[in-house]
Amino acid sequence: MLLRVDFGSEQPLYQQLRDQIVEGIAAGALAPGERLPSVRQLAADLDINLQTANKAYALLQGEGFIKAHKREGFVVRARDELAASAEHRREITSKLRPICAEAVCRGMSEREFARFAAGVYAAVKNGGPAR
Amino acid sequence: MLLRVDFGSEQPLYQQLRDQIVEGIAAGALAPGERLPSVRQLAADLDINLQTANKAYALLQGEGFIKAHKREGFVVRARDELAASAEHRREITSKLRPICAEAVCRGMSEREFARFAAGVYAAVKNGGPAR
Amino acid sequence: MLLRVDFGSEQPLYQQLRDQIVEGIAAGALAPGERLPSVRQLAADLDINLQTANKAYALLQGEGFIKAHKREGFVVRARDELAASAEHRREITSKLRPICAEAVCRGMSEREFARFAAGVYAAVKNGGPAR
Amino acid sequence: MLLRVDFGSEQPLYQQLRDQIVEGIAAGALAPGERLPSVRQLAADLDINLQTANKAYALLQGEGFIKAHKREGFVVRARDELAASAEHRREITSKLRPICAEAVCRGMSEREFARFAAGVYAAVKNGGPAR
DNA sequence: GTGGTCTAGACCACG
DNA sequence: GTGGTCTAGACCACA
Repeated sequence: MLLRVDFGSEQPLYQQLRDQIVEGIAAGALAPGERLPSVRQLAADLDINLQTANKAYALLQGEGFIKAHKREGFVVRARDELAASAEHRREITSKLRPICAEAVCRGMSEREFARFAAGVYAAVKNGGPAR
Repeated sequence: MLLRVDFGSEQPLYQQLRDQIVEGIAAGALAPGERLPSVRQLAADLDINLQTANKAYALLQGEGFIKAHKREGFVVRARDELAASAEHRREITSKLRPICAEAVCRGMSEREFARFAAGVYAAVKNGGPAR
Repeated sequence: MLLRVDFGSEQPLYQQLRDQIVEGIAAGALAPGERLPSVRQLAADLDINLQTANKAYALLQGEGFIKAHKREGFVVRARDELAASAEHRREITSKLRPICAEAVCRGMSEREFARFAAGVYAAVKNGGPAR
Repeated sequence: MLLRVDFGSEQPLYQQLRDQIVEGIAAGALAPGERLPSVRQLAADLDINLQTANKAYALLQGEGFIKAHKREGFVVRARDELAASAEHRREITSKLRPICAEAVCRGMSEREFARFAAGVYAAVKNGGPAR
Protein backbone atom coordinates (compact mmCIF):
# COMPACT_ATOMS: atom_id res chain seq x y z
CA MET A 1 0.00 0.00 0.00
CA LEU A 2 1.26 3.39 -1.01
CA LEU A 3 1.46 6.11 1.59
CA ARG A 4 1.88 9.74 0.78
CA VAL A 5 2.13 12.92 2.71
CA ASP A 6 1.32 16.55 2.00
CA PHE A 7 3.79 18.90 3.65
CA GLY A 8 1.62 21.88 2.83
CA SER A 9 -1.47 20.54 4.54
CA GLU A 10 -2.61 22.06 7.78
CA GLN A 11 -3.13 18.56 9.08
CA PRO A 12 -0.17 17.15 10.99
CA LEU A 13 1.88 14.65 9.04
CA TYR A 14 1.36 11.90 11.58
CA GLN A 15 -2.38 12.46 11.36
CA GLN A 16 -2.34 12.17 7.58
CA LEU A 17 -0.51 8.90 7.91
CA ARG A 18 -2.88 7.68 10.57
CA ASP A 19 -5.89 8.45 8.38
CA GLN A 20 -4.44 6.79 5.32
CA ILE A 21 -3.60 3.65 7.21
CA VAL A 22 -7.04 3.44 8.77
CA GLU A 23 -8.49 3.85 5.28
CA GLY A 24 -6.17 1.13 4.07
CA ILE A 25 -7.44 -1.20 6.76
CA ALA A 26 -11.03 -0.27 6.00
CA ALA A 27 -10.56 -0.92 2.30
CA GLY A 28 -8.85 -4.23 2.95
CA ALA A 29 -5.63 -3.02 1.36
CA LEU A 30 -4.08 -3.79 4.71
CA ALA A 31 -5.21 -7.17 5.97
CA PRO A 32 -5.09 -8.24 9.62
CA GLY A 33 -1.67 -9.59 10.48
CA GLU A 34 -0.06 -7.78 7.61
CA ARG A 35 3.20 -5.99 8.23
CA LEU A 36 3.49 -2.24 8.00
CA PRO A 37 6.68 -0.65 6.78
CA SER A 38 9.14 -0.17 9.62
CA VAL A 39 9.27 3.28 11.15
CA ARG A 40 12.68 3.84 9.64
CA GLN A 41 11.60 2.63 6.25
CA LEU A 42 8.54 4.82 6.31
CA ALA A 43 10.50 7.85 7.44
CA ALA A 44 13.04 7.29 4.68
CA ASP A 45 10.43 6.65 1.98
CA LEU A 46 8.42 9.73 2.75
CA ASP A 47 11.41 11.79 3.71
CA ILE A 48 10.00 12.61 7.09
CA ASN A 49 11.50 12.38 10.50
CA LEU A 50 11.69 9.11 12.37
CA GLN A 51 9.73 10.54 15.28
CA THR A 52 6.92 11.61 13.03
CA ALA A 53 6.52 8.09 11.65
CA ASN A 54 6.82 6.86 15.19
CA LYS A 55 4.05 9.10 16.39
CA ALA A 56 1.71 7.95 13.65
CA TYR A 57 2.24 4.33 14.59
CA ALA A 58 2.00 5.06 18.31
CA LEU A 59 -1.31 6.75 17.70
CA LEU A 60 -2.66 3.84 15.69
CA GLN A 61 -1.41 1.45 18.33
CA GLY A 62 -3.14 3.43 21.05
CA GLU A 63 -6.37 3.31 19.07
CA GLY A 64 -6.03 -0.44 18.67
CA PHE A 65 -5.63 -0.56 14.90
CA ILE A 66 -2.13 -1.97 14.90
CA LYS A 67 0.24 -3.51 17.38
CA ALA A 68 3.97 -3.97 17.70
CA HIS A 69 5.07 -7.51 16.95
CA LYS A 70 8.38 -8.75 18.23
CA ARG A 71 9.78 -9.98 14.98
CA GLU A 72 7.64 -8.31 12.38
CA GLY A 73 7.57 -4.74 13.57
CA PHE A 74 4.06 -3.28 13.39
CA VAL A 75 1.20 -5.42 12.16
CA VAL A 76 -2.49 -4.80 11.57
CA ARG A 77 -4.76 -6.09 14.31
CA ALA A 78 -7.85 -8.17 13.72
CA ARG A 79 -11.09 -6.22 13.73
CA ASP A 80 -12.58 -8.03 16.67
CA GLU A 81 -9.73 -6.73 18.80
CA LEU A 82 -11.06 -3.21 18.46
CA ALA A 83 -12.68 -1.33 21.33
CA ALA A 84 -16.41 -1.35 22.00
CA SER A 85 -18.70 0.75 19.85
CA ALA A 86 -20.43 2.78 22.54
CA GLU A 87 -17.61 5.22 22.80
CA HIS A 88 -17.13 5.11 19.06
CA ARG A 89 -20.69 6.27 18.51
CA ARG A 90 -20.22 9.21 20.81
CA GLU A 91 -17.03 10.16 19.09
CA ILE A 92 -18.45 9.79 15.61
CA THR A 93 -21.47 11.86 16.58
CA SER A 94 -19.42 14.82 17.67
CA LYS A 95 -17.42 14.63 14.48
CA LEU A 96 -20.56 14.41 12.38
CA ARG A 97 -22.38 17.32 13.99
CA PRO A 98 -20.51 20.21 12.34
CA ILE A 99 -20.65 18.42 9.00
CA CYS A 100 -24.39 17.96 9.30
CA ALA A 101 -24.84 21.55 10.37
CA GLU A 102 -23.07 22.77 7.27
CA ALA A 103 -25.05 20.40 5.09
CA VAL A 104 -28.28 21.76 6.49
CA CYS A 105 -27.16 25.32 5.90
CA ARG A 106 -26.29 24.54 2.32
CA GLY A 107 -29.70 23.12 1.70
CA MET A 108 -28.92 19.43 1.59
CA SER A 109 -31.89 17.38 2.77
CA GLU A 110 -31.67 14.55 5.30
CA ARG A 111 -32.17 11.93 2.62
CA GLU A 112 -29.61 13.49 0.37
CA PHE A 113 -27.15 13.63 3.22
CA ALA A 114 -27.74 10.03 4.22
CA ARG A 115 -27.24 8.89 0.64
CA PHE A 116 -24.17 10.98 0.32
CA ALA A 117 -22.69 9.59 3.53
CA ALA A 118 -23.47 6.07 2.35
CA GLY A 119 -21.71 6.87 -0.91
CA VAL A 120 -18.57 7.98 0.84
CA TYR A 121 -18.72 4.92 3.06
CA ALA A 122 -18.92 2.67 0.03
CA ALA A 123 -16.12 4.48 -1.72
CA VAL A 124 -13.87 4.13 1.29
CA LYS A 125 -14.72 0.48 1.79
CA ASN A 126 -14.00 -0.36 -1.80
CA GLY A 127 -10.82 1.64 -1.86
CA GLY A 128 -12.53 4.16 -4.07
CA PRO A 129 -11.16 7.44 -5.45
CA ALA A 130 -7.98 7.79 -3.44
CA ARG A 131 -7.47 10.84 -1.37
CA MET B 1 -28.88 32.06 21.13
CA LEU B 2 -26.52 31.03 23.87
CA LEU B 3 -22.89 30.54 22.95
CA ARG B 4 -20.55 28.65 25.20
CA VAL B 5 -16.93 27.70 25.09
CA ASP B 6 -14.97 24.81 26.57
CA PHE B 7 -11.43 25.67 27.55
CA GLY B 8 -10.68 22.00 28.07
CA SER B 9 -11.58 21.01 24.54
CA GLU B 10 -8.87 20.16 22.09
CA GLN B 11 -10.60 22.33 19.52
CA PRO B 12 -9.57 25.98 19.26
CA LEU B 13 -12.02 28.37 20.84
CA TYR B 14 -12.71 30.20 17.60
CA GLN B 15 -13.54 26.90 15.95
CA GLN B 16 -15.97 26.00 18.72
CA LEU B 17 -17.70 29.32 18.21
CA ARG B 18 -17.78 28.88 14.47
CA ASP B 19 -19.33 25.42 14.83
CA GLN B 20 -21.95 26.56 17.31
CA ILE B 21 -23.01 29.42 15.15
CA VAL B 22 -23.28 27.21 12.08
CA GLU B 23 -25.34 24.79 14.14
CA GLY B 24 -27.47 27.67 15.29
CA ILE B 25 -28.14 28.67 11.73
CA ALA B 26 -28.87 25.09 10.78
CA ALA B 27 -31.33 24.68 13.64
CA GLY B 28 -33.01 27.97 12.87
CA ALA B 29 -32.00 29.49 16.18
CA LEU B 30 -30.28 32.12 14.10
CA ALA B 31 -32.49 33.37 11.28
CA PRO B 32 -31.20 35.02 8.10
CA GLY B 33 -30.74 38.73 8.66
CA GLU B 34 -30.45 38.27 12.41
CA ARG B 35 -27.72 40.24 14.05
CA LEU B 36 -24.93 38.51 15.94
CA PRO B 37 -23.48 39.87 19.16
CA SER B 38 -20.62 42.27 18.56
CA VAL B 39 -17.12 40.93 18.91
CA ARG B 40 -16.63 43.03 22.04
CA GLN B 41 -19.86 41.76 23.50
CA LEU B 42 -18.97 38.18 22.70
CA ALA B 43 -15.46 38.48 24.06
CA ALA B 44 -16.73 40.00 27.27
CA ASP B 45 -19.56 37.51 27.73
CA LEU B 46 -17.42 34.46 27.25
CA ASP B 47 -14.34 35.92 28.87
CA ILE B 48 -12.21 35.26 25.84
CA ASN B 49 -9.72 37.32 23.93
CA LEU B 50 -11.06 39.86 21.48
CA GLN B 51 -8.92 38.42 18.72
CA THR B 52 -10.45 35.03 19.29
CA ALA B 53 -13.95 36.33 18.80
CA ASN B 54 -12.73 38.22 15.78
CA LYS B 55 -11.21 35.14 14.26
CA ALA B 56 -14.42 33.18 14.64
CA TYR B 57 -16.44 35.82 12.82
CA ALA B 58 -13.78 36.22 10.14
CA LEU B 59 -13.93 32.50 9.54
CA LEU B 60 -17.70 32.50 9.24
CA GLN B 61 -17.57 35.48 6.94
CA GLY B 62 -15.02 33.79 4.74
CA GLU B 63 -17.23 30.73 4.50
CA GLY B 64 -20.20 32.87 3.61
CA PHE B 65 -22.36 32.16 6.62
CA ILE B 66 -22.44 35.72 7.85
CA LYS B 67 -21.72 39.12 6.38
CA ALA B 68 -20.56 42.44 7.76
CA HIS B 69 -23.40 44.84 8.49
CA LYS B 70 -22.87 48.41 9.62
CA ARG B 71 -19.63 48.91 11.49
CA GLU B 72 -18.75 46.14 13.85
CA GLY B 73 -21.95 44.33 13.10
CA PHE B 74 -22.47 40.89 11.57
CA VAL B 75 -25.70 39.38 10.34
CA VAL B 76 -26.66 35.91 9.21
CA ARG B 77 -26.83 35.48 5.48
CA ALA B 78 -29.74 33.95 3.66
CA ARG B 79 -29.29 30.35 2.57
CA ASP B 80 -29.46 31.04 -1.10
CA GLU B 81 -26.49 33.35 -0.73
CA LEU B 82 -24.30 30.41 0.16
CA ALA B 83 -21.62 29.02 -2.13
CA ALA B 84 -22.37 26.42 -4.77
CA SER B 85 -22.72 22.80 -3.75
CA ALA B 86 -19.99 21.31 -5.93
CA GLU B 87 -17.19 22.54 -3.77
CA HIS B 88 -19.19 21.78 -0.67
CA ARG B 89 -19.54 18.17 -1.72
CA ARG B 90 -15.83 17.84 -2.24
CA GLU B 91 -15.11 19.34 1.11
CA ILE B 92 -17.69 17.28 2.95
CA THR B 93 -16.37 14.14 1.29
CA SER B 94 -12.86 14.66 2.56
CA LYS B 95 -14.19 15.27 6.05
CA LEU B 96 -16.38 12.19 5.88
CA ARG B 97 -13.67 9.83 4.64
CA PRO B 98 -11.76 9.29 7.88
CA ILE B 99 -15.02 8.92 9.78
CA CYS B 100 -16.24 6.30 7.33
CA ALA B 101 -12.94 4.49 7.45
CA GLU B 102 -13.12 4.18 11.19
CA ALA B 103 -16.74 3.10 11.02
CA VAL B 104 -15.83 0.33 8.58
CA CYS B 105 -12.98 -0.82 10.80
CA ARG B 106 -15.26 -0.98 13.80
CA GLY B 107 -17.71 -3.13 11.94
CA MET B 108 -20.49 -0.64 11.30
CA SER B 109 -22.35 -1.51 8.11
CA GLU B 110 -23.17 0.94 5.36
CA ARG B 111 -26.84 0.98 6.26
CA GLU B 112 -26.10 1.47 9.91
CA PHE B 113 -23.79 4.29 9.08
CA ALA B 114 -26.28 6.00 6.78
CA ARG B 115 -29.00 5.74 9.41
CA PHE B 116 -26.66 7.03 12.04
CA ALA B 117 -25.63 9.97 9.92
CA ALA B 118 -29.28 10.74 9.20
CA GLY B 119 -29.93 10.64 12.93
CA VAL B 120 -27.25 13.16 13.65
CA TYR B 121 -28.51 15.35 10.82
CA ALA B 122 -32.01 15.33 12.26
CA ALA B 123 -30.74 16.08 15.73
CA VAL B 124 -28.75 19.02 14.49
CA LYS B 125 -31.61 20.39 12.40
CA ASN B 126 -34.03 20.24 15.28
CA GLY B 127 -31.56 21.74 17.68
CA GLY B 128 -31.36 18.33 19.31
CA PRO B 129 -29.21 17.21 22.25
CA ALA B 130 -27.00 20.27 22.38
CA ARG B 131 -23.32 19.89 22.52
CA MET C 1 4.26 19.00 44.42
CA LEU C 2 7.88 18.07 43.93
CA LEU C 3 8.79 15.92 40.98
CA ARG C 4 12.07 14.17 40.65
CA VAL C 5 13.67 11.89 38.13
CA ASP C 6 16.30 9.18 38.26
CA PHE C 7 18.48 9.18 35.16
CA GLY C 8 20.05 5.88 36.16
CA SER C 9 16.76 4.01 36.43
CA GLU C 10 15.87 1.46 33.84
CA GLN C 11 12.40 2.96 33.78
CA PRO C 12 11.90 5.61 31.13
CA LEU C 13 11.94 9.17 32.43
CA TYR C 14 8.46 9.89 31.15
CA GLN C 15 7.17 6.81 32.92
CA GLN C 16 8.71 7.90 36.19
CA LEU C 17 7.01 11.25 35.83
CA ARG C 18 3.74 9.63 34.94
CA ASP C 19 3.87 7.40 38.02
CA GLN C 20 4.74 10.23 40.36
CA ILE C 21 1.94 12.38 39.08
CA VAL C 22 -0.59 9.57 39.39
CA GLU C 23 0.63 9.06 42.95
CA GLY C 24 0.28 12.76 43.56
CA ILE C 25 -3.31 12.65 42.38
CA ALA C 26 -4.00 9.56 44.45
CA ALA C 27 -2.56 11.18 47.57
CA GLY C 28 -4.49 14.36 46.97
CA ALA C 29 -1.32 16.38 46.59
CA LEU C 30 -2.69 17.25 43.18
CA ALA C 31 -6.33 18.23 43.39
CA PRO C 32 -8.76 18.15 40.46
CA GLY C 33 -8.51 21.35 38.45
CA GLU C 34 -5.05 22.07 39.76
CA ARG C 35 -2.43 23.24 37.29
CA LEU C 36 0.60 21.17 36.50
CA PRO C 37 3.88 22.84 35.68
CA SER C 38 4.11 23.72 32.00
CA VAL C 39 6.04 21.29 29.85
CA ARG C 40 8.80 23.85 29.44
CA GLN C 41 8.95 24.58 33.11
CA LEU C 42 9.07 20.91 33.96
CA ALA C 43 11.75 20.22 31.41
CA ALA C 44 13.83 23.10 32.70
CA ASP C 45 13.35 22.19 36.37
CA LEU C 46 14.31 18.58 35.93
CA ASP C 47 16.85 19.28 33.26
CA ILE C 48 15.22 16.93 30.82
CA ASN C 49 14.18 17.42 27.25
CA LEU C 50 10.99 19.17 26.34
CA GLN C 51 9.78 16.14 24.42
CA THR C 52 10.24 13.90 27.40
CA ALA C 53 8.09 16.10 29.57
CA ASN C 54 5.68 16.29 26.68
CA LYS C 55 5.45 12.55 26.42
CA ALA C 56 4.72 12.15 30.12
CA TYR C 57 1.85 14.60 29.89
CA ALA C 58 0.56 13.10 26.67
CA LEU C 59 0.51 9.70 28.33
CA LEU C 60 -1.39 10.99 31.33
CA GLN C 61 -3.77 12.80 29.05
CA GLY C 62 -4.40 9.63 27.08
CA GLU C 63 -5.12 7.77 30.29
CA GLY C 64 -7.55 10.47 31.33
CA PHE C 65 -5.73 11.71 34.40
CA ILE C 66 -5.10 15.19 33.11
CA LYS C 67 -6.25 17.36 30.24
CA ALA C 68 -4.93 20.34 28.36
CA HIS C 69 -6.70 23.55 29.28
CA LYS C 70 -6.58 26.49 26.94
CA ARG C 71 -5.33 29.09 29.36
CA GLU C 72 -3.96 27.05 32.22
CA GLY C 73 -1.87 24.49 30.42
CA PHE C 74 -2.38 21.00 31.85
CA VAL C 75 -4.78 20.48 34.72
CA VAL C 76 -5.82 17.47 36.79
CA ARG C 77 -9.14 15.96 35.80
CA ALA C 78 -11.90 15.08 38.19
CA ARG C 79 -12.04 11.45 39.25
CA ASP C 80 -15.46 10.79 37.84
CA GLU C 81 -14.12 11.62 34.41
CA LEU C 82 -11.98 8.49 34.50
CA ALA C 83 -12.66 5.43 32.37
CA ALA C 84 -14.78 2.51 33.51
CA SER C 85 -13.32 0.01 35.94
CA ALA C 86 -13.89 -3.19 33.98
CA GLU C 87 -10.82 -2.65 31.88
CA HIS C 88 -8.95 -1.36 34.86
CA ARG C 89 -9.55 -4.63 36.72
CA ARG C 90 -8.21 -6.65 33.86
CA GLU C 91 -5.17 -4.47 33.61
CA ILE C 92 -4.51 -4.50 37.32
CA THR C 93 -4.88 -8.27 37.41
CA SER C 94 -2.21 -8.87 34.84
CA LYS C 95 0.11 -6.50 36.67
CA LEU C 96 -0.60 -8.22 39.97
CA ARG C 97 -0.04 -11.78 38.76
CA PRO C 98 3.76 -11.82 38.63
CA ILE C 99 3.92 -10.03 41.95
CA CYS C 100 1.63 -12.60 43.54
CA ALA C 101 3.60 -15.43 42.00
CA GLU C 102 6.78 -14.17 43.53
CA ALA C 103 5.08 -13.64 46.87
CA VAL C 104 3.88 -17.24 46.85
CA CYS C 105 7.33 -18.50 46.00
CA ARG C 106 8.85 -16.53 48.84
CA GLY C 107 6.46 -18.04 51.31
CA MET C 108 4.14 -15.11 51.88
CA SER C 109 0.61 -16.30 52.73
CA GLU C 110 -2.54 -14.96 51.14
CA ARG C 111 -3.51 -13.03 54.27
CA GLU C 112 -0.05 -11.60 54.62
CA PHE C 113 -0.10 -10.52 51.02
CA ALA C 114 -3.51 -8.93 51.28
CA ARG C 115 -2.47 -7.02 54.40
CA PHE C 116 0.72 -5.97 52.75
CA ALA C 117 -1.08 -4.74 49.66
CA ALA C 118 -3.53 -2.85 51.85
CA GLY C 119 -0.58 -1.29 53.64
CA VAL C 120 0.94 -0.05 50.43
CA TYR C 121 -2.44 1.26 49.32
CA ALA C 122 -2.82 3.21 52.55
CA ALA C 123 0.70 4.57 52.31
CA VAL C 124 0.11 5.78 48.78
CA LYS C 125 -3.25 7.32 49.60
CA ASN C 126 -1.85 9.22 52.56
CA GLY C 127 1.17 10.37 50.67
CA GLY C 128 3.25 7.99 52.75
CA PRO C 129 7.00 7.34 52.52
CA ALA C 130 7.78 9.00 49.24
CA ARG C 131 9.48 7.09 46.54
CA MET D 1 4.40 -27.50 32.17
CA LEU D 2 3.51 -25.71 28.98
CA LEU D 3 5.32 -22.51 28.19
CA ARG D 4 4.03 -20.08 25.65
CA VAL D 5 5.12 -16.78 24.30
CA ASP D 6 3.25 -13.84 22.80
CA PHE D 7 5.15 -11.95 20.14
CA GLY D 8 2.55 -9.23 20.21
CA SER D 9 2.99 -8.49 23.89
CA GLU D 10 4.83 -5.38 24.94
CA GLN D 11 6.78 -7.45 27.41
CA PRO D 12 10.11 -8.89 26.30
CA LEU D 13 9.97 -12.60 25.51
CA TYR D 14 12.50 -13.50 28.18
CA GLN D 15 10.41 -11.69 30.74
CA GLN D 16 7.30 -13.56 29.70
CA LEU D 17 9.15 -16.82 30.16
CA ARG D 18 10.51 -15.74 33.51
CA ASP D 19 7.04 -14.80 34.72
CA GLN D 20 5.45 -18.02 33.54
CA ILE D 21 8.07 -20.14 35.22
CA VAL D 22 7.74 -18.24 38.48
CA GLU D 23 3.99 -18.71 38.24
CA GLY D 24 4.54 -22.38 37.56
CA ILE D 25 6.63 -22.69 40.68
CA ALA D 26 4.06 -20.74 42.67
CA ALA D 27 1.24 -22.97 41.47
CA GLY D 28 3.23 -26.13 42.14
CA ALA D 29 3.28 -27.06 38.48
CA LEU D 30 7.04 -26.97 38.82
CA ALA D 31 8.24 -28.76 41.95
CA PRO D 32 11.56 -28.14 43.69
CA GLY D 33 14.26 -30.24 42.12
CA GLU D 34 12.33 -30.59 38.91
CA ARG D 35 14.33 -30.16 35.76
CA LEU D 36 13.51 -27.44 33.27
CA PRO D 37 13.72 -27.95 29.53
CA SER D 38 17.17 -27.20 28.14
CA VAL D 39 17.71 -23.83 26.54
CA ARG D 40 18.06 -25.51 23.17
CA GLN D 41 14.86 -27.42 23.68
CA LEU D 42 13.01 -24.35 24.80
CA ALA D 43 14.30 -22.22 21.96
CA ALA D 44 13.33 -24.87 19.43
CA ASP D 45 9.88 -25.49 20.93
CA LEU D 46 8.88 -21.86 21.07
CA ASP D 47 10.71 -20.87 17.93
CA ILE D 48 12.64 -18.19 19.71
CA ASN D 49 16.26 -17.19 19.69
CA LEU D 50 18.64 -19.22 21.82
CA GLN D 51 19.91 -16.12 23.52
CA THR D 52 16.37 -15.25 24.54
CA ALA D 53 15.88 -18.57 26.28
CA ASN D 54 19.29 -18.16 27.86
CA LYS D 55 18.43 -14.74 29.18
CA ALA D 56 15.25 -15.98 30.79
CA TYR D 57 17.10 -18.72 32.65
CA ALA D 58 19.91 -16.39 33.64
CA LEU D 59 17.36 -14.02 35.08
CA LEU D 60 15.68 -16.77 37.10
CA GLN D 61 19.02 -18.03 38.28
CA GLY D 62 20.03 -14.54 39.39
CA GLU D 63 16.80 -14.22 41.33
CA GLY D 64 17.36 -17.57 42.97
CA PHE D 65 14.37 -19.41 41.54
CA ILE D 66 16.42 -22.00 39.69
CA LYS D 67 19.97 -23.26 39.80
CA ALA D 68 22.35 -24.80 37.31
CA HIS D 69 22.41 -28.55 37.41
CA LYS D 70 24.79 -30.69 35.36
CA ARG D 71 25.84 -29.05 32.17
CA GLU D 72 23.11 -27.18 30.37
CA GLY D 73 20.57 -28.25 32.94
CA PHE D 74 18.50 -26.13 35.29
CA VAL D 75 16.40 -27.30 38.20
CA VAL D 76 13.89 -25.55 40.44
CA ARG D 77 15.23 -24.58 43.83
CA ALA D 78 13.51 -25.34 47.08
CA ARG D 79 11.58 -22.48 48.64
CA ASP D 80 13.72 -22.19 51.72
CA GLU D 81 16.69 -21.55 49.47
CA LEU D 82 15.15 -18.27 48.39
CA ALA D 83 16.49 -14.88 49.43
CA ALA D 84 15.42 -13.16 52.64
CA SER D 85 12.10 -11.35 52.74
CA ALA D 86 13.31 -7.92 53.73
CA GLU D 87 14.56 -7.09 50.30
CA HIS D 88 11.60 -8.81 48.75
CA ARG D 89 9.23 -6.55 50.66
CA ARG D 90 11.01 -3.47 49.50
CA GLU D 91 10.92 -4.64 45.92
CA ILE D 92 7.30 -5.69 46.01
CA THR D 93 6.37 -2.37 47.57
CA SER D 94 7.86 -0.37 44.76
CA LYS D 95 6.05 -2.55 42.25
CA LEU D 96 2.79 -2.21 44.12
CA ARG D 97 2.91 1.57 44.50
CA PRO D 98 1.91 2.60 40.97
CA ILE D 99 -0.80 -0.05 40.94
CA CYS D 100 -2.21 1.24 44.19
CA ALA D 101 -2.02 4.81 43.00
CA GLU D 102 -4.08 4.03 39.96
CA ALA D 103 -6.54 2.02 42.03
CA VAL D 104 -7.03 5.00 44.34
CA CYS D 105 -7.54 7.34 41.40
CA ARG D 106 -10.14 5.03 39.93
CA GLY D 107 -12.07 4.97 43.14
CA MET D 108 -11.25 1.49 44.39
CA SER D 109 -11.33 1.40 48.18
CA GLU D 110 -8.62 -0.10 50.35
CA ARG D 111 -10.77 -3.09 51.25
CA GLU D 112 -11.74 -3.67 47.67
CA PHE D 113 -8.15 -3.52 46.65
CA ALA D 114 -7.01 -5.91 49.38
CA ARG D 115 -9.72 -8.39 48.44
CA PHE D 116 -8.87 -8.05 44.81
CA ALA D 117 -5.19 -8.63 45.47
CA ALA D 118 -6.05 -11.68 47.57
CA GLY D 119 -8.17 -12.96 44.74
CA VAL D 120 -5.34 -12.71 42.27
CA TYR D 121 -3.01 -14.34 44.76
CA ALA D 122 -5.37 -17.28 45.15
CA ALA D 123 -5.84 -17.60 41.42
CA VAL D 124 -2.10 -17.69 40.87
CA LYS D 125 -1.48 -20.17 43.66
CA ASN D 126 -4.12 -22.55 42.36
CA GLY D 127 -2.93 -22.23 38.81
CA GLY D 128 -6.13 -20.31 38.15
CA PRO D 129 -7.31 -18.68 34.94
CA ALA D 130 -4.12 -19.01 32.97
CA ARG D 131 -2.62 -15.98 31.34
C1' DG E 1 2.94 32.74 27.62
C1' DT E 2 0.83 27.93 26.54
C1' DG E 3 0.84 23.35 23.95
C1' DG E 4 1.64 21.05 19.21
C1' DT E 5 4.59 19.67 15.57
C1' DC E 6 8.78 18.67 13.18
C1' DT E 7 13.72 17.92 12.41
C1' DA E 8 18.45 15.66 12.90
C1' DG E 9 21.02 12.71 15.13
C1' DA E 10 22.10 9.57 18.94
C1' DC E 11 22.04 5.36 22.14
C1' DC E 12 19.79 1.32 23.96
C1' DA E 13 17.02 -3.14 24.44
C1' DC E 14 15.38 -6.88 22.02
C1' DG E 15 15.62 -10.91 19.08
C1' DG F 1 17.31 -5.71 11.74
C1' DT F 2 13.20 -3.99 14.85
C1' DG F 3 10.99 -0.51 18.11
C1' DG F 4 11.86 2.60 22.33
C1' DT F 5 13.92 6.51 24.40
C1' DC F 6 16.31 10.79 24.75
C1' DT F 7 18.50 15.14 23.32
C1' DA F 8 18.88 19.96 21.24
C1' DG F 9 16.88 23.21 18.83
C1' DA F 10 13.32 25.08 15.80
C1' DC F 11 8.71 26.96 14.07
C1' DC F 12 3.77 27.38 14.48
C1' DA F 13 -1.10 28.02 16.34
C1' DC F 14 -3.57 29.68 20.03
C1' DA F 15 -5.10 32.91 23.54
